[in-house]
Amino acid sequence: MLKEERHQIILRKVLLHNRVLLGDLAEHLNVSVDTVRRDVKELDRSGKLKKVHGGAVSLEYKFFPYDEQEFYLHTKKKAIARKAVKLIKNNQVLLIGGGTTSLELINEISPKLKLTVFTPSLPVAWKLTSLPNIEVIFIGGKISRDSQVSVGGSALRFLSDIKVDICFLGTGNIDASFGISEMDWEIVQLKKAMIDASKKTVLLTISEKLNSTQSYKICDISQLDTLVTELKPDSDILKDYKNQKIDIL
Amino acid sequence: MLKEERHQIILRKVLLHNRVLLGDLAEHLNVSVDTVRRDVKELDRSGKLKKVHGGAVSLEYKFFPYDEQEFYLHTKKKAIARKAVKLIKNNQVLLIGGGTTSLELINEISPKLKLTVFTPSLPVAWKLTSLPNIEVIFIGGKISRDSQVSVGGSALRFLSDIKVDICFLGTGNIDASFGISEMDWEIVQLKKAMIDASKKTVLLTISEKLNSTQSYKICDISQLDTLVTELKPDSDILKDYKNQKIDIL
DNA sequence: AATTTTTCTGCAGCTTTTTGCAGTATTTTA
DNA sequence: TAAAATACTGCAAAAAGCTGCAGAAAAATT
Repeated sequence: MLKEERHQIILRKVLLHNRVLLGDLAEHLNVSVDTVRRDVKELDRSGKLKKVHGGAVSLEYKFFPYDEQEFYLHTKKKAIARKAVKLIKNNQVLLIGGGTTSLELINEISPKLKLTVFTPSLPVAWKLTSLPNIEVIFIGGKISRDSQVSVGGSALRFLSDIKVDICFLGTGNIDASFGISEMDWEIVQLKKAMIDASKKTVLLTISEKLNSTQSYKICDISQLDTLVTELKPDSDILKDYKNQKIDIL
Repeated sequence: MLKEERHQIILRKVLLHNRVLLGDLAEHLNVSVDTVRRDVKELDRSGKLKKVHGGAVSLEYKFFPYDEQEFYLHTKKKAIARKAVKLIKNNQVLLIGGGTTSLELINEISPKLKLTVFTPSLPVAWKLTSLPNIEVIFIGGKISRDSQVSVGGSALRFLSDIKVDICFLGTGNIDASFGISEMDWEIVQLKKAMIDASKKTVLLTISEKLNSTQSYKICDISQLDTLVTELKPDSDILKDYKNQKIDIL
């Protein structure tokens, strides 16, 4: 295998999956980790990707078009994802919603974990296919253009037939007394169904969305099991939620 | 063997496979590795290819997000897409399969067209969401990792409930007598169901796949309505298909 | 047709690049 | 802070590249 060839394959993988591990590459290319390390180093020097400890990441961190401010919020979402991923155990069945925070969560999932994941989100499903040990099941339906998520009766019916271990819900608006809410009616229906379809529900939300409400209510705080934000669990901002029977990470 | 002759052969091989090894070339051309090395050096100097340690790579060897290696087929696929898109009329309901040719088809769809499109393919669905007047309905199910397409019972059941105007099937293998076939059993089941779910079926295929067969049969030529290749309809290569009751574009 | 000139080809010896490994240092994670 | 994972360094073997040369092949000339 030519070095040039390896470089192309590495670049493609990085662009496609945003993140690659040297070990995985070495296995896939049938060369030693050292060789891959050297390859990645070269590609880094020529500015084609960014080398990080243990692997490499894409420079343009977005295959799917997301809004500008995503960049700004990126570190917060990463922090949330780091905490949330620890809730996932081997061989579990998950349900993952849409949103950039969910995508970040997938970035944090170890390639070694064996999981079954249901999702109605196109970007999430896409990203999951890069992980080798995950069975991805897409919940079909009418695709909502702005959120890239399946909505509508078909998706709801599908959800009514499953019961997964954990559901991770991406950012909505949350208020200590009103509960969680959204502005899109269809998405609200979907999230309701997702919560019903899981034994445990984990809400991933950046602190900006705390103490805010939207037109349509999804559920009460009491129906959630865990709340993950980028803040420390003992932060003042979270005090209204601590009295309620919900785990805060 | 003349030097000029070798150069042509080398160039063709590079274009076809994107990369070549000097050793392979030497063996194939029955000359020493040194000679081939000198040939490649010349071709490199005149800018026809890129010489690398151990061989040479095509200049257009670039990243293409969905397909593994066949970037050079891009123009052919575009030609197919141009012809196929003319079959689509306003307000129709379509079913589009996976594959790069299908993606190319979507590129050709006018933003003005108002359509409803069913698809089991993640990349296709994603690309469709960028078109403003198209309602996208994703056929959910277990996502097959290599093809990024929903397969399995859930997808088949979904398909059994619909009847669309036209189904566009991406490249499979096609043979005038054996019909169309695939190597992945799950994909075969899916394509069968897709054909059953549509009033008309259009097969998009590059000429390379003509007169080739795979393990599992999908259907006879007679079950298809239209065959679109990059060739002219009166091409000799298509003569075996002309007797059959199928439109050739 | 014979001869001279030029180009091409394969070979041998030598240089450079690539690659995997072992040992050591550094970073990450719990 | 200790254990585990990852990174770096130098080294040696293998592979590939380069150079000069002599004979072969092709082209040009007489």
